[in-house]
Amino acid sequence: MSLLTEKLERRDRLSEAEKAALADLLEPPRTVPAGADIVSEHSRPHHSTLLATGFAGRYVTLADGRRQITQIGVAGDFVDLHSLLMKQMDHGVVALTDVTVANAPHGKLRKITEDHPHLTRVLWLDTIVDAAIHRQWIAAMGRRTGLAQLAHLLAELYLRLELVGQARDHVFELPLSQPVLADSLGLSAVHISRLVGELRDSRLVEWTHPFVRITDWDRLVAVAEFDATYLRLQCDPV
Amino acid sequence: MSLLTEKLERRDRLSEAEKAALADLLEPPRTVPAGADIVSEHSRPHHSTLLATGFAGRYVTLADGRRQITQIGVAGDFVDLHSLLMKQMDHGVVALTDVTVANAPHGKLRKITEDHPHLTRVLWLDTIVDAAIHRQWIAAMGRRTGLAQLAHLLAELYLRLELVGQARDHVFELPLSQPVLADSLGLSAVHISRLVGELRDSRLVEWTHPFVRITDWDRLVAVAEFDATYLRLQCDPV
DNA sequence: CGCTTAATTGACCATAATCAACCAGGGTGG
DNA sequence: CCACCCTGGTTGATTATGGTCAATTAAGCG
Repeated sequence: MSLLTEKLERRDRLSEAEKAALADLLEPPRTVPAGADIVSEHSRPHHSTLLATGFAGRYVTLADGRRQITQIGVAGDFVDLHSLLMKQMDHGVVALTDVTVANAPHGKLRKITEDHPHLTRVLWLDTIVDAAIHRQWIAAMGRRTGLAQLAHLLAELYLRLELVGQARDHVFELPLSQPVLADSLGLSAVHISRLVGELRDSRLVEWTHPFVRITDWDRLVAVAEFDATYLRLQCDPV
Repeated sequence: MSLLTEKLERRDRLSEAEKAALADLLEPPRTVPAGADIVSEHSRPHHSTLLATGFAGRYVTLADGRRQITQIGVAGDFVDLHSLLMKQMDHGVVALTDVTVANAPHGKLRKITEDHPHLTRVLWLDTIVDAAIHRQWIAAMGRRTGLAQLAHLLAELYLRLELVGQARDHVFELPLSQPVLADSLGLSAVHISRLVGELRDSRLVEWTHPFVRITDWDRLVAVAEFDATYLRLQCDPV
């Protein structure tokens, strides 16, 4: 079963016809090297892009060249499903590691919205979870300390990676540099370094790049005030 | 024509059948007083709620009781359209002023997704614009100064209010207190007061509560690094 | 008319940014 | 093979944006 089908089925059961539509959706995978754009800012794509392996980052560039990463994409994520309806990208998507991606032509996606209402809702839900993730980032950036913010990001990434079989037993590979984490949390790279040290010192995580082991999940969740509801991990008919 | 139809038609033309489905969607309006929840955190609504008049705020509550507002809803916004598919709310929605709202039962919304693929896409687009707004807030909170953040919020609200006829000639009514703005921007109320003073002193806005006049739109946009692409204001077939 | 919330201002404090130096590792070219 | 360079990680010193505390005034409301 494909990665995409597997992931969507974690949210709701799919029929055979729906699985067939998904199987027919994707073009052959291609690779994008770390640092290159998967989707450019302000572009008008004619396909959406599924991230098959690696990590991607949605980002917006500021006038002075600095950037803010607004979400981290992991395997199984559509990085720009919304471009089907937004038409023009409001942000870019960059490969944070070497990645493989597969195009889903907008024509086929649109056909799904015409022929498969239930599958359409499942895809819609995917963009809704993106928005929920954004809201948690806003709450963390606005009202939590840097330490809680970093702890929250680790908890989020662990659960999202676990969902697609990329993490287990509170251990996962996180091949992201501290400058990338800084752009994600809206902090400086120097401060990220200090925060990682703090997490290590307080025995919440073991972090031997690129591997992270969450040694005390409960305390990490407490520090982050993490509540997984927003990831919509449970299976519920839509 | 109803407020909802009018607003959605700014994004794409609707057929008569679609307008009829929308006309049949909403229950009679009800009022909610300022300060009361329109939708509670973690609830499982059986209808989505359209904001007909007034201002609403999506918020998440932190362990110590403080809150972060993650989006400000204006007339014409579905404040919890995503509850159709999320099932459980990942946040609450509070009335920031006295408001009137109308329920859209999930049964009827679901029927729209079965019978009206195009209208479904238009509604989907509405949740996608919400996500885009979230991303701009993240960028502002992470990488912009408080002044730019406040300027950005004013520009966003002005354009969104203009879209539904609630603002014109760079003047609009903003009946939100500084503590509410503080919870929205992730700053303290004291700091908001100083920032408002700064905006006034630099002759960017005249702000005689509750009315805001943007006296120099171009400079405000420059200070905020505001780019309206993300609001998807242009009409484009989906 | 007194209670509560909002707005403003001043003094002081803290979280995180910036600047700077240094070290480690990986890739490249001589 | 090794020197070099670039990026990333770490640590220290200093600075700054914005928070907290506190006091005062103004404004809405029973």
